[in-house]
Amino acid sequence: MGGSGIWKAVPEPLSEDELMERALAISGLTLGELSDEASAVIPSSMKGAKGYAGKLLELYLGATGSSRPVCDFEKIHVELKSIPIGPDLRPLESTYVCMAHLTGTAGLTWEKSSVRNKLSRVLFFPVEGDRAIPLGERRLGTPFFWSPDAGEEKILKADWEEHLEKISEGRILEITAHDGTALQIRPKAADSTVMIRAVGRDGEIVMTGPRGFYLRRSFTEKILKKAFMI
DNA sequence: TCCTGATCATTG
DNA sequence: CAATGATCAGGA
Repeated sequence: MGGSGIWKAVPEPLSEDELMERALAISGLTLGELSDEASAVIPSSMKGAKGYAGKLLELYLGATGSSRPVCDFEKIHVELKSIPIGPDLRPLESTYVCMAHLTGTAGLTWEKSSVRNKLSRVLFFPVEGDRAIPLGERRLGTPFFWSPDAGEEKILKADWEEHLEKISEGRILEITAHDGTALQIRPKAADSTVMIRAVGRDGEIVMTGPRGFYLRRSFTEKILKKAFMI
């Protein structure tokens, strides 16, 4: 990331209005221009710079969550998600939500889940993600707040409950990215050698790769369409 | 073309 | 190590 460190002083926003004001102020800038404001060095490409746009936005907007499993803006309970979009304004990638616990899931409900907690209030920040555009030339789109409406929450809850049932019954190895209408479970690790504990078919502990919850591209595409009425 | 499974960088 | 920020790349 580089940089002079001046952004370390950016205070956490205390209201959604304050956060939106800051976000709108940088809408339309390129990642390079935003980077310049902190004397940061923009990577020459996204290669080896996955997550760069997200981290840059976190810094500029005063996010506090860091790498802890909490919302980016704790005081106002808002999660920040940068979302790469193509020329047609469609998302180019799925959206990571959080890790999936593979043990100790008994008694966990949707209402108390990390997925619902994180998705209850999101500031989506579209960013040009076309790989043909150099990272520093990609423009920030128009940010918008989102909370799942009744229909969206129903779908998310159903997906989550289906996944959790399999996990708690020791059927984690049966879950693939094909499962889930809007919310899927996929590997989330540095590489496929990383192993964590999970519950096996007979309740025993088995080792498998870490998994994360992701929002399907088709789901976030609908969110974007609604937000921009397109 | 699209999606799934794999992977990259960083931090507490 | 486990969580964050995600995107990459090959096969369906």
